[in-house]
Amino acid sequence: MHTALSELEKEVIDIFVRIAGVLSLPRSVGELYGILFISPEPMCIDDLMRKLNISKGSTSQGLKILRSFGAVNPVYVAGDRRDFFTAEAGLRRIVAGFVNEQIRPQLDNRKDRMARIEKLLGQEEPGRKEFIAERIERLQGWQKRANALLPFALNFIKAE
Amino acid sequence: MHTALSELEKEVIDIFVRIAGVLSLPRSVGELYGILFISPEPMCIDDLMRKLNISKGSTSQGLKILRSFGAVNPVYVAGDRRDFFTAEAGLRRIVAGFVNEQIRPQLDNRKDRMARIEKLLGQEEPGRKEFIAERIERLQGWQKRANALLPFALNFIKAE
DNA sequence: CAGTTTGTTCATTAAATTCTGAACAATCTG
DNA sequence: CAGATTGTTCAGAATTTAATGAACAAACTG
Repeated sequence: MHTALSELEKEVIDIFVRIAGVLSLPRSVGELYGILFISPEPMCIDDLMRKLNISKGSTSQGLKILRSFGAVNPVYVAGDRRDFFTAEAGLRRIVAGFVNEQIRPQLDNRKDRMARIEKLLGQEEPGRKEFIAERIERLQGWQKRANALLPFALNFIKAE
Repeated sequence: MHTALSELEKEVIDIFVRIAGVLSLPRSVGELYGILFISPEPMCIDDLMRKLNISKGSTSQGLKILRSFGAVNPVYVAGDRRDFFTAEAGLRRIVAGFVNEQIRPQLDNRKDRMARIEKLLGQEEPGRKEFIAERIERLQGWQKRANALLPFALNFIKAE
């Protein structure tokens, strides 16, 4: 079957496909969220594959990703055994979920890395050491500022 | 030749390779900026290819990208005909350049797209129209907020 | 100006990413 | 419980993206 997408649906999906690109998420994840976002009714895997013309694997995998940061909500549909979903439309919630799942894990890494770099700096030969120390300090400054920006940006998205 | 990278150099480059990934820039761009960032001396294409063990094409192309948003500064080296570069270490300047080159151009697109979507909304059948209108309004709200955040974030990076 | 040196471009190759679909496991149904 | 339905997983295919290196153009050199 091929319940073709309307022009409007295509436009909206296109927006979310681009956003997915920026966030380094697969195209199909953008498509899935996009179609759910403008669909008044909850949709199940079957609906989604047919509507978007993507495979069952992509659909299942894509929904898994969307669920992982709360971009999609499971919905009970009476008399149907299948799982239905709607798009979570609260930006705050999605962003929080995304940050916690995809961003936060990497921040720990960075601290370790920085510690290791500082240690290596000690072994550097005198000539270069001075310059390199300055650069590493600078890098730490950037990191600190980025870390400070994050909660602020989150707070910025306070409205629903 | 293979003037192997030191442990410290590898660690620092690794940081910038990750950053490149987040920004959807090629790995080699991160490598190039990373080695320049940690090198006291300006470097030319030849130095860079040897040090990073990447091709001349990648090096030239990568420097072109870095120059395009001012992440790299050309430096005159007496008695050498080749082009030398150092890393621009002012975060403010790099971010401003990046935003202007890679972000701003896309913002115009979005406006057009939104206009088109609003137009398509008019043709929607009464039942769905109400819901979809709400969603599109929401989308516009997000967009507006993102646009407001941008200059604020830029200002946040005011120190050198 | 003939011969180098240097940087860029771009068609091809290589690598990384995403999608597919069949096999499977889990759950329901009569 | 036999059969059907539903969702997940993952090896392989398809697609996308980045790297390579040879051909080229531009600028220098003697």
